[in-house]
Amino acid sequence: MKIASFNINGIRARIEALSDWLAAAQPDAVVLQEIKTVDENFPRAHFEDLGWTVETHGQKGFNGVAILSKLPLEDVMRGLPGDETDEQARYIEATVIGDRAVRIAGLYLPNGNPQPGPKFDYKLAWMNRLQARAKTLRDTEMPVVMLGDFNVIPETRDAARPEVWVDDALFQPESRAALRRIELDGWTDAIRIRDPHGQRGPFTFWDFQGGAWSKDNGIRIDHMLLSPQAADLLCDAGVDREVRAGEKPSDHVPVWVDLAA
DNA sequence: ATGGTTGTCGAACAA
Repeated sequence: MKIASFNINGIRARIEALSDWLAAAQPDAVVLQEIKTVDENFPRAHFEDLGWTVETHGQKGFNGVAILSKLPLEDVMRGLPGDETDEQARYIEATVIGDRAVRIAGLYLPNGNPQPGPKFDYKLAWMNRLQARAKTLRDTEMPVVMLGDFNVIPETRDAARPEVWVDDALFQPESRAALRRIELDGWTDAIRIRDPHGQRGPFTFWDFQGGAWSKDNGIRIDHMLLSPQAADLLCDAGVDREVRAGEKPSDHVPVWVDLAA
């Protein structure tokens, strides 16, 4: 079962780019972030006509997540538990029925800039809620993949120019520690585990500004965390870097895992 | 040089 994540940065501007990548990469299920639309305006029929089951959790103008799947989905859950007052659409879960049932959690973690400030406080509080949800999912002992745009640069080697990120919410010690705490509860970074001693990236985001892509001034912020039972099924994982060079690209590229499931 | 780019939406805001 191939499961992918793609921060699409506006679904309606990216219908062609997403369709092309889906045809080439052939994932079984994909979580999308920053669809930037309400559910009613998601191009649902376009993707259903291509054979995808579509589940959305949208929001006007900003944020918004979705799942596309070629396999049956069960038990779809929208919103991250832990704060009834949180109205931002950043989280969606479902069970994908392949040879095995795999729970997937698609997430768009708050950016948190500028820091310090209320947006950074919201980011850290959201990460605490994510840790609580992650423990609940881990304790089901199902294979679970939590994946998406985490908006956290885990380590110095995950940025081409770490020095320019030192004041950014994505690289604050508090952000990095919060991600590390989640991982230490039993989650495996699917990209890192494939190359534990890699010295650079692989990057998943290059800013639209300043010619970041042409300079390969990237960061690794799109992650896939595997529960122990999912890690046991890991066959392969990767970053589809070449997508960033395509027509009207998102600023992020897809990441994916292949599980024996 | 206090800049640069993109999407949504239709004036700013978020990233």
